[in-house]
Amino acid sequence: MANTKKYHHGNLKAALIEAGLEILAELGLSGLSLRNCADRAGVSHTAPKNHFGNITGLLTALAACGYEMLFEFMQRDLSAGAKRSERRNAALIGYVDFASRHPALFELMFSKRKINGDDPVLKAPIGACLIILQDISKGLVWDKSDLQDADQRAQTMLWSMVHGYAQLVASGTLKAETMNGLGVLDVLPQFHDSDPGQAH
Amino acid sequence: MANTKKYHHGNLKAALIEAGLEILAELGLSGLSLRNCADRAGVSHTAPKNHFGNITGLLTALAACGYEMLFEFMQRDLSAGAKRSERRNAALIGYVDFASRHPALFELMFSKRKINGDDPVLKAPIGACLIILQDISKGLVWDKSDLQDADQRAQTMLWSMVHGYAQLVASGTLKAETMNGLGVLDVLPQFHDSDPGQAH
DNA sequence: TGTACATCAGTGAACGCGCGTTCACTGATGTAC
DNA sequence: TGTACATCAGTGAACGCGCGTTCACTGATGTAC
Repeated sequence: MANTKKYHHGNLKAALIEAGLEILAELGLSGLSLRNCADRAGVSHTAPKNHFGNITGLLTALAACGYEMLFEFMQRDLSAGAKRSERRNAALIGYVDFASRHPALFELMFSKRKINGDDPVLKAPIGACLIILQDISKGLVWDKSDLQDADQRAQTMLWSMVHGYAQLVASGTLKAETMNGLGVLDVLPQFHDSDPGQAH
Repeated sequence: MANTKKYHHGNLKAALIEAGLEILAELGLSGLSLRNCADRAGVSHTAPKNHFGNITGLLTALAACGYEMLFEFMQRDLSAGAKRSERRNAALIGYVDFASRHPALFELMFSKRKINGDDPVLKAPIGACLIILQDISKGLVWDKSDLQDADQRAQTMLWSMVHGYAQLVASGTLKAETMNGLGVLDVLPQFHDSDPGQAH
């Protein structure tokens, strides 16, 4: 009987993360606590300790989940043989879309004081996102490509712009209705690819 | 006798804001409360109510103070007859410098859930900052200036980039030591001014 | 196949803490006359 | 200039709340033999 209340939950870790994501969406980052997370998952408020240790562990796991989602968002809507410029557009739009749909989670992911950046569960999904960033910054020809550190500068510029745009939208500072439908691609400087890049 | 503990503080409002700025710098946004703010100002923990009403009032006043500081940072180091491109560089560098030096205050200013955006004390300093943003975006010739909404797009692009760069630096995501000394001006796309703009 | 036992996962009471807010109050200030 | 009184600014005790964490515990599971 699936209805029977079992002493052992069976999949509590996943259920707690699911509950945490819901609370973030409904109450924001400051509304999330170990207690209401456990509450929503239907267990006593001390049960999460077995899986996450303390509140930092839970927040870190949620942030890791956020990076996994961000990775998925940046790879959406790509056909098999997509060129690098298509991958770039998809990634930038996905980044902004993720931040818009999950603003509190996005905030948590960059709240370095609340999470444990050394936790291995974070490294893999963050690394995956950085690989996408590197990919879409590669071979980018723009007006300063003849200067030193062109790759590093191009990457920082891309990231800064998409992150700033995403944060201004997610925080409600840039409002959709005043943007005349302009998206992140409309405010990008014009890029040219020296090498369109192979399909991935 | 200046040393005598007076029943009336005389300048408590300013003292509370000063205390709040110190706490933000030392403990971060989540470490700030009405009580420890009053504590640091040397008054009972109910005294702030007379000046700010509640915690939102205090945070809003602090954010307003932050925008005033941001305005000052963006106007630093400008000679009397500075051209628009000089004003632009100064403003962008000032924006990033402010966020780096006051990360928790910067965070608060864009935490729309914690402050009252309709409070008149916010509108003036925010408006002053937006005027600078408009000024430095004006007459900007870049590769998409022939499209519609060129002014709006240029402004959004400038703001997104400087804000994203500032936030990545302030949150510790972009670390100074890995940036090879590259600042915000080094990652900017190349702009050309159609009209250098009068001195202000 | 059965049994003993270690380990794991979740419970519920209790802890101390800091929080924002309320309340009745008191000391200080300002103003009308 | 003096007095009465209203208003303002700060006090201190008390409130209920939600928080993270601890503790001894118990039910369930898995494993060695």
